[in-house]
Amino acid sequence: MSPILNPHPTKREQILNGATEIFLQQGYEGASMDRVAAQAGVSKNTIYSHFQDKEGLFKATIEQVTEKRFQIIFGSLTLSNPPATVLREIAEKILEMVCHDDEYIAFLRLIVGESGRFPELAQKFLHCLPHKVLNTLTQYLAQQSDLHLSHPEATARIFMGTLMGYIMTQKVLHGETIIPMEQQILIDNLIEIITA
Amino acid sequence: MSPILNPHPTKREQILNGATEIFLQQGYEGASMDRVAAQAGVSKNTIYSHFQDKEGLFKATIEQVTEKRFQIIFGSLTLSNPPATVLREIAEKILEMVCHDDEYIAFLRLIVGESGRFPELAQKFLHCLPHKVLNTLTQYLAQQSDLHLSHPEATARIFMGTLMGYIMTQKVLHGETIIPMEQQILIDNLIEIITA
DNA sequence: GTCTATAGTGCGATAGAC
DNA sequence: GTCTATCGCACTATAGAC
Repeated sequence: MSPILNPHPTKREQILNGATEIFLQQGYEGASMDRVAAQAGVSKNTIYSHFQDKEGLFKATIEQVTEKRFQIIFGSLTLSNPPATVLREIAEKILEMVCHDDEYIAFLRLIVGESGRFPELAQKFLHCLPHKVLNTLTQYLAQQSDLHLSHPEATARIFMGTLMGYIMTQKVLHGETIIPMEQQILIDNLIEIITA
Repeated sequence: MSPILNPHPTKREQILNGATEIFLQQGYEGASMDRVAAQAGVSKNTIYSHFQDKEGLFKATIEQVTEKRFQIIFGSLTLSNPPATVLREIAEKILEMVCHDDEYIAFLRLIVGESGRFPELAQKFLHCLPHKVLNTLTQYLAQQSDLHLSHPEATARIFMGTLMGYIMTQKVLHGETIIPMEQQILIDNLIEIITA
């Protein structure tokens, strides 16, 4: 029976929740189906009745996490304030969302680590998060004629790249003691450089 | 016997070369000692006589790759040119070095993917590459009084972060069709924004 | 060579829906 | 009663660390 038509969505979600936990902790190769079953509180048979194989479960799990968590970021932003305010709000929101969220950090490690084996998942992630953020940001920047940006799209990439680099080095790669940097100072400078 | 005092450096290198290939292709969990032995052209016994276990071999492999490839970047740069020239040279050199080098991309996936399990390796990488680049760049920027930078260190992070973000999205995460961006346009804008 | 772990399967039993 | 989802468990075959 197709998982999509499955009359027991609860079981499927239960499996995906357990799988999320295990995959984020152990990675794809490191996770065993027995552990997933135990974590989800279901039998292995049940897993295989909902998903074709380990790869299918992994893809479904990552897709679900990607969609669930990362589609709404700009919901509560007020894009009618002056650029410096809006940009600061966005930067702080993104860093806030990511930096204190170990599960998100683990998710980044997994997506990057498995991007060789599962390119489609990496692309799905890009589409659900960076692509949307970049689009919104580019549009907003293009409207701010005061800034005299010669290429709003490139500016948006600089903005996002700076945040992404910060998250990668400080959090994902454990760089806080090796290359320390105050978040506020970075954001201040980033905005100053863009709006100058 | 300590690997450092090992009287067979050639065998050791041979093993590390094979291990590099396999680990970069398959990841830590995905790589088997059999495959490493086959790739290196040695017996499994030989591996275990040079390295304590799989973890030890992995750490030695990654440390070697990190040190070998990433200590010299600024060797041939002329830091006495105007900032716009120097910065362009650095950006192009870094992107050149990384973007056409599948092994480097695979290395990034591995370092990030295993940074949860092996934090020390991630930190070693940070220390060997980003830390050194940031230091050199910060020093250089601090000397350019014409730029009136309020915080050269933060500016260096913006510079590096932009490049890192570009590499991550375009190459590592296969984003070239999803969020396309011309390398030259990004670099032009980055330099314009910093030197404006 | 040895021992353990793992992906995936087969089957009988159970419990609930109708 | 029948049907279906699930469980629990034994089982195979394979692979991998050492």
